[in-house]
Amino acid sequence: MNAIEPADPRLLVLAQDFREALRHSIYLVRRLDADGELSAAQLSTLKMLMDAGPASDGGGVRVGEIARNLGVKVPSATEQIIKLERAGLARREPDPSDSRAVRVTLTGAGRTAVESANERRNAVMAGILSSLSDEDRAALAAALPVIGKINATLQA
Amino acid sequence: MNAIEPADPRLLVLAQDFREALRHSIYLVRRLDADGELSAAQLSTLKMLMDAGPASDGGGVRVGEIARNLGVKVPSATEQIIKLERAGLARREPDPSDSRAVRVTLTGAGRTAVESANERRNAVMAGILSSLSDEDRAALAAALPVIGKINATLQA
DNA sequence: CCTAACTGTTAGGCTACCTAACTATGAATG
DNA sequence: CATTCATAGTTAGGTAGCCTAACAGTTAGG
Repeated sequence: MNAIEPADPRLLVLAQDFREALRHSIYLVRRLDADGELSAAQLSTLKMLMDAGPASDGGGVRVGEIARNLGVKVPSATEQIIKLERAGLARREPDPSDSRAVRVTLTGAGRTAVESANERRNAVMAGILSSLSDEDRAALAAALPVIGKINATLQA
Repeated sequence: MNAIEPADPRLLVLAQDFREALRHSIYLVRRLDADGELSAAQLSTLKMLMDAGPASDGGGVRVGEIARNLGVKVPSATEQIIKLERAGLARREPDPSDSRAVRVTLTGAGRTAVESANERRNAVMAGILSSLSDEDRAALAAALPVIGKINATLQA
């Protein structure tokens, strides 16, 4: 799909620069995550569950779906879920329509945990962004949909 | 330094969107790294050593400096260096001017390893970027310096 | 039915981090 | 200078998150 062709030099430069930016951004992400009581993986998982709605709405998310969404294998998802369950943030219930499956949902504690962790991280990030010029912020904002597109491509 | 203040709502939205973009980008980075024979941490370390120049130029990088540059603690840097050394990609030599210190340098094999790993990853990334429109690529390119600024802030 | 496909869990292993404790050297000071 | 304090790295031991392989239970199709 993408390979052996020579490739436009300008594209390669952009690729390199983007890679570099992402590489450095890892530290930013680490900083944000270090701050909280929830790890990045756990927060991501909980956020998914939040978006999926409550069990009473036929909500909840299956383990395989969580794994796909997080970009990890099923056993890794299971592991996260077990931790969240032990922490009282998520719950596993049998799926009424398929007894092989498990539906994972947020508990009340899980919901508040997501919300507060999110707020805190957003505040830290906002603090960092506040030192930028309006121009810079505009440039960043303009690029986010593009990065979103790139990431969406990956999932396919 | 940044904290309790209410914070501009638009800033918070940008913060949230940027966080989200970075979060998803993790999978992109994973994909890129999975591809290679060098782990992300190892490649980062080697790249640093490459930039620092050869030992003959009084080059080489001290362990503490590597750690600071990678955003990790010293023992983690030591660990990486030991692995690189075992793989024949880096070398540890005593620092002539301070015998507590160690200067780490690239070997020839290390140099070629960095170059080929970099090329491969760039090619994969270029493949991904090639599906974007010129406009999108321009937006992405415009944001990279801003992201660089953000990351630079962090290091301070 | 009975086999094949699918959903999760368990077991075992790896990498990359961390903190705490230690060794050795260097620098400062009375 | 001798002592003390600071700095540079290493070692030891632990955690989180990911992986593959092997397994158990359920469903669906021939």
